[in-house]
Amino acid sequence: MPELPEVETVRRGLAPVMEGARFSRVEARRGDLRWPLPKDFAKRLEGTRVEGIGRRGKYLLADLSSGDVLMMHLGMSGSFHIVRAGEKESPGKFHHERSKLSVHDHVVFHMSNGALVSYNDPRRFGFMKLTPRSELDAHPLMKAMGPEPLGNAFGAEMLAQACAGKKTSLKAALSDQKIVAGLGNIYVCEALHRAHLSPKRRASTIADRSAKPNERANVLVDGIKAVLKDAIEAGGSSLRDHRQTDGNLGYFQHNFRVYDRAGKPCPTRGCKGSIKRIVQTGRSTFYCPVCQK
DNA sequence: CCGCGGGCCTGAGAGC
DNA sequence: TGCTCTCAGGCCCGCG
Repeated sequence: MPELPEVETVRRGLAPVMEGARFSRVEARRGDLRWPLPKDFAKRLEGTRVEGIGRRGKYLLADLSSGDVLMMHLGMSGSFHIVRAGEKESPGKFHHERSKLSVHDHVVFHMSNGALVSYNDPRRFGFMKLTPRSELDAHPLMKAMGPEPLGNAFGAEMLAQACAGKKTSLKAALSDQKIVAGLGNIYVCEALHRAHLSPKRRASTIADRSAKPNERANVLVDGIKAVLKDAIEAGGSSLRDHRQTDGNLGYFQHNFRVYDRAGKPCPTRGCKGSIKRIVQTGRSTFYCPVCQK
């Protein structure tokens, strides 16, 4: 499922029911995620309060009163589901047909405010880990991660710098979490189309200053920020399994300009091209060969 | 160090 | 209906 907009949508769903509440009981029903849940997983959570739920790239980070951070990654198919809202939430809001526990749920959080939150991950590429907050920045999974694309630290200058000397394609570079955090296959394709840049272009050429300084990098940064903002506003994209935590579908998939649209006309104004599918580093890429240079 | 390809998993959908 | 095949939004690891 999830790239930055989907993870952010999940964060926004979980925050109101989990922040300020304690874990009264944690069921580690199935430990078989990408990395097995530690044996003391439930014990380390129970009794602690969730101070806040943040996000870094595609990771959800729950700050706990114990001093630990609960790191959660949804892999390809992980999803959170608010089975029952806490006392402060309006009844009925979560009375969706999916509002029940499944035997396949990996983890179930029982919160002190009455909320019930489940995590389910069919493909098991996701995981949860606990780490002391003081060690978070130095954690191997966080340490090398690039800047948040919607933050001020992400701009044309740094992107050009990060891509300098890269022989790989622009598509592969933008998919690299070390260069910028949170983009995946869909939003890389969409951002490149918005920027009219070819996914096949060598990443290093983004720093080409032959025209205006950082012109390409500027346009690309704008494309990335714009598509992420639009997608977050739409509640993410629901292709297969991503739903919002209340069971509702995101609807950004209706606004895809290129992703999974092979053969369809290019939506760029005045462009007569049609969308093409190619494979780069083993993944599908969708782009318009006419207006993306 | 870099870039690529394989592998990890299950489930949905297409085609026969 | 049922089988087989392909593909999927992520990321780690080993190889050259």
